[in-house]
Amino acid sequence: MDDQQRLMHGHGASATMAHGISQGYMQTVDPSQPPHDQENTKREIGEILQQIMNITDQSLDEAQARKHTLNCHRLKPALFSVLCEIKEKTVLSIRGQQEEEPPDPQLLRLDNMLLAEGVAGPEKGGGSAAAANASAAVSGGPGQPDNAIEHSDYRAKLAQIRSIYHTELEKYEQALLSSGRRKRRNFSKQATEILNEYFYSHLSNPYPSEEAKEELARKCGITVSQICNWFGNKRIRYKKNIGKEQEEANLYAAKAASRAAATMNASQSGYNMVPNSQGGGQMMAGQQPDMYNLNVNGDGYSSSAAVGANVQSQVNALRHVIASTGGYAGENIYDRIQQGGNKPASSSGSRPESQDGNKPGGGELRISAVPEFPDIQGLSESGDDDSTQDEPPSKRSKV
DNA sequence: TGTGATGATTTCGG
DNA sequence: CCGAAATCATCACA
Repeated sequence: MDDQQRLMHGHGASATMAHGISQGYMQTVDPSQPPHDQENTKREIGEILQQIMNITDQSLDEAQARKHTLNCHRLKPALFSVLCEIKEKTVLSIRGQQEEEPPDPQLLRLDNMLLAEGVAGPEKGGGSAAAANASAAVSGGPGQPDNAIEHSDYRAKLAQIRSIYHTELEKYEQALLSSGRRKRRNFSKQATEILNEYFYSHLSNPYPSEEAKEELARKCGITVSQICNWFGNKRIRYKKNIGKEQEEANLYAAKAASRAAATMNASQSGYNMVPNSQGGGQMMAGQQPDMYNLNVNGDGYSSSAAVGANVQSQVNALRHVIASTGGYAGENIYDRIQQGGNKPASSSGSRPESQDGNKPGGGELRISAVPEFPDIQGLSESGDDDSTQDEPPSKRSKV
C-alpha cells in the first residue's frame, strides 16, 4: 500500500495507523539516540516540511523531482504517519460537530467514509491548524506556516474526488427516485393528527378543496400532492376497514367535540340549538362514531339512510356543540340528516374534490354505486378557527 | 425477522 | 386531470 492510499484510508485504518506511527516514528526518532542525532533529525524534518511547502510553487518537473527525493527520504514514513494521525484527529473533530439525523445507513456509512477521507463534509479549516501544531511539535519549533496541507496536491486530489463523489451521489439519489426504490418517511405525529382531524370531521365529504389542501400541507409541513395521497389512501382504507376505523373516528370525534365545546361561546349564530333530549353535554366520545359509520351493516359503508335512522337520536346531542361552533365534527352530516337530504351530488359536473363539505352542491364519494361519503346539502356555516374548513361557499376559486 | 401500517406509484375509468 | 383501487416499498414495532 503506498502512502497516498494510506492517507485515503481514513479512520477505518486508525489502529493500523497508530501502530505505524509508533513504529515509524519511534524507529526514526528514538529517544535513546544521542542528542546530536536528535538535533540532526529535527533539522531534517524542518527541511522536509519546507520542501513540502514549496513544492507547489515549483515547476512540474522540479516538483516531481523533489517529490521523488522526499519519497525516498528516510524520515518520510514517520512524517507521513504523523500527517495521517493529524488527519484522523481532524476528521474526528469534524464528525463530532455533525449532528444531523441519520439518513440511509448505507449512505451514512459512505458519508462517514468520505468524511474521514475529507472528500465530503465541511471544509476543514481547523485541520490545517492542527496540522501546523503537529508539524511544529515534530519539528521542534513553531515556525511552520499553518497551511501546510492546504497547498499540497493531496488537496487537489481531494477536490477531484469530492466532485466525483457529489456527482455520483446525485446520480444515486436520482436513481433512487426514478427507479421505484422510493424512500418513504412517515409523516410526523402532529401532521397525522391534523390530517385525521380533518378527515374525520369531514367524513361526510372527505375531499378537501385546493385551498384546504394547501392549508393542510402548510400545517403539516408536507406537499399538496402528499395531502392528495394521504386522503386517497385514507378514503380507501377507511372504506375497507370501517370497523377498525371506528375507534379512530371515535377518538377524533371526541377530540373535535371537546375542542368545539371549549371554543364555543361566541358563535351561536343563526342556529337554533336544540337542547337535546339526551342530556346534551355528555355525548362526546362514545357516541360520535355512531354518527359516522354507524351502521355496520354489511357493506361497511354507511348509506345515508342508515345513518339517518341510526343516528337521528344522537344528532341532537352533538348538534348543540358542533353547530354552535361552526361544526367541526361532521357538521355536514347533521345538515344532511336534518334535511333528509341524500341526493347524489355533483351532477353539475364539478368534481367532488372541488367543493368542500360546506359548499352547496357538495361532492360524494363515487364508489361503485355505494354512496360511501354521502353528499352534503350544504347549509354550511363556519366559525371554526380552521380556515381550511370554513371557506366561503364560493370556494372554487380556481378552475 | 415477520408483520401490520403507511406513504407512494400505477392502472383504470370517467 | 381527478379519484378509486390495486400494488409496491419502506417503516416501525413486537
